[in-house]
Amino acid sequence: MYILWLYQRIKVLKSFAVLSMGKSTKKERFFEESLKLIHEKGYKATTMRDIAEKLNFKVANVYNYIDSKQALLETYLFDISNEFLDSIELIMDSSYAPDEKLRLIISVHIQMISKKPYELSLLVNEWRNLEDPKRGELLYLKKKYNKKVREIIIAGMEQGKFRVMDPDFATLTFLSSLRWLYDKYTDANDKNANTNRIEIEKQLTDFIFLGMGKH
Amino acid sequence: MYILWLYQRIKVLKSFAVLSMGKSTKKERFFEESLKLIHEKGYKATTMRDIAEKLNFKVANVYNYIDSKQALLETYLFDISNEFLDSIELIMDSSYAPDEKLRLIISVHIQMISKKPYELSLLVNEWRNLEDPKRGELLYLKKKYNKKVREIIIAGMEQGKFRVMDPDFATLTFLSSLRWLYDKYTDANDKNANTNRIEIEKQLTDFIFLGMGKH
DNA sequence: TCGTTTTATGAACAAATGTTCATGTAATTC
DNA sequence: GAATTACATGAACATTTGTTCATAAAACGA
Repeated sequence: MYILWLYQRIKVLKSFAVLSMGKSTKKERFFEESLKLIHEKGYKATTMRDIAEKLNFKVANVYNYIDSKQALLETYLFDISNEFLDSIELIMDSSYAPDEKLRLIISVHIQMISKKPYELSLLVNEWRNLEDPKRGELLYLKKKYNKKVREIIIAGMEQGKFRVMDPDFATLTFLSSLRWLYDKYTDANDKNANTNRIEIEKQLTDFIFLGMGKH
Repeated sequence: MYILWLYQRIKVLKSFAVLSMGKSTKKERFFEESLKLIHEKGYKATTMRDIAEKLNFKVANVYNYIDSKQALLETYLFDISNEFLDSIELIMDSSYAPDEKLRLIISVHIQMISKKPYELSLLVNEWRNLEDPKRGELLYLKKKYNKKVREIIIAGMEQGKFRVMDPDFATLTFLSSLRWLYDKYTDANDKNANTNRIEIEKQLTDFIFLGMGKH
């Protein structure tokens, strides 16, 4: 089935992501632990010394793994952003109907959130700590992504698949309704954090397509 | 009409909020400008010197307006949190049906967002910068609020007003779908920022109750 | 085993930051 | 006009923070 092929392609793309390419375990651990720390305390509140301490070495050694604190943030943010863009481009270029495309987007979001919840959290919460010009570049990518979602929604309305509504409004509400999930996945206390991904996808899709009302 | 009375009450409550009680214009300007700065740059990234500069005086003078940076953040966060709690308690104690209560909650959110967009932004983005024990207190208030929304949703499902769905899931998706609006209101570049509040309310309500699908 | 790369450290730095304090000036109140 | 309150400043402080550098073990490939 075509849909399976698409999933396949998306997974392939993911394996090429920058962060997962490192061979060395030490480097991997460095990026993982730094990521969690920044997620927990926030970018500004996380010091290079915090990171060093968590990894049981001294500050100076941090600079053997990354050029600067700013570069660290950039790595996480652009890595995840590009993944999103890659997958939405695949979806856009498919021959699926708009409603099916939206379903795929939901699906990709949930896959992403369950696999890279911390990166996603940074993307939502810490982008403003990027300094220009990187900040501008990231905002451009975000806009690009939103625009594609918007196109799908407009096409869906034109083809009678969606209710007619303000396109900008629909786009932003749609994306916003997806945004809380990373909380669930990054919350160590939430015992439901590992709820069946398929079930989560169904609940979300129903909410977005059917709404809460009974009809 | 009862609904109008409720709106009235909610407005009265709002006028008692801490921040709007100051008489002095200088103090008001101090809190307004500090708020905008913190919204723009983030709490950690905003220095006391930044605030002073924006208000055309020197750092030391900042401490004639507020005891500490931390106290400044507390003021904004608890002010808006309590407003939300006050209004949801009014709604809970009314005799409205669950679906009507949800509509009221949406309405209150939009009112709040249009009047205090910056405070709301802080509530979403900067609560983690509160130090304990205040941080714990705020999280408690948040939980309390979520729990009430959850109760309304459960009641709605029991009374056949809502589709049957996972209550936690519905609560969080519902709240999340409301959360993007403050972006719109705090974005000076968005020319639609002043879109008719009634229209926004309708679009949002439709999205939440009807979903995007056509049926 | 030699040479290279990886991983680590201590010391030092310049800049930034929250806060205090003693003191001064302007505005209000009575 | 005296007294009180509101608003403002310069100077200084102790910490914190990102970053550099010279150097040393450790691990590794040949």
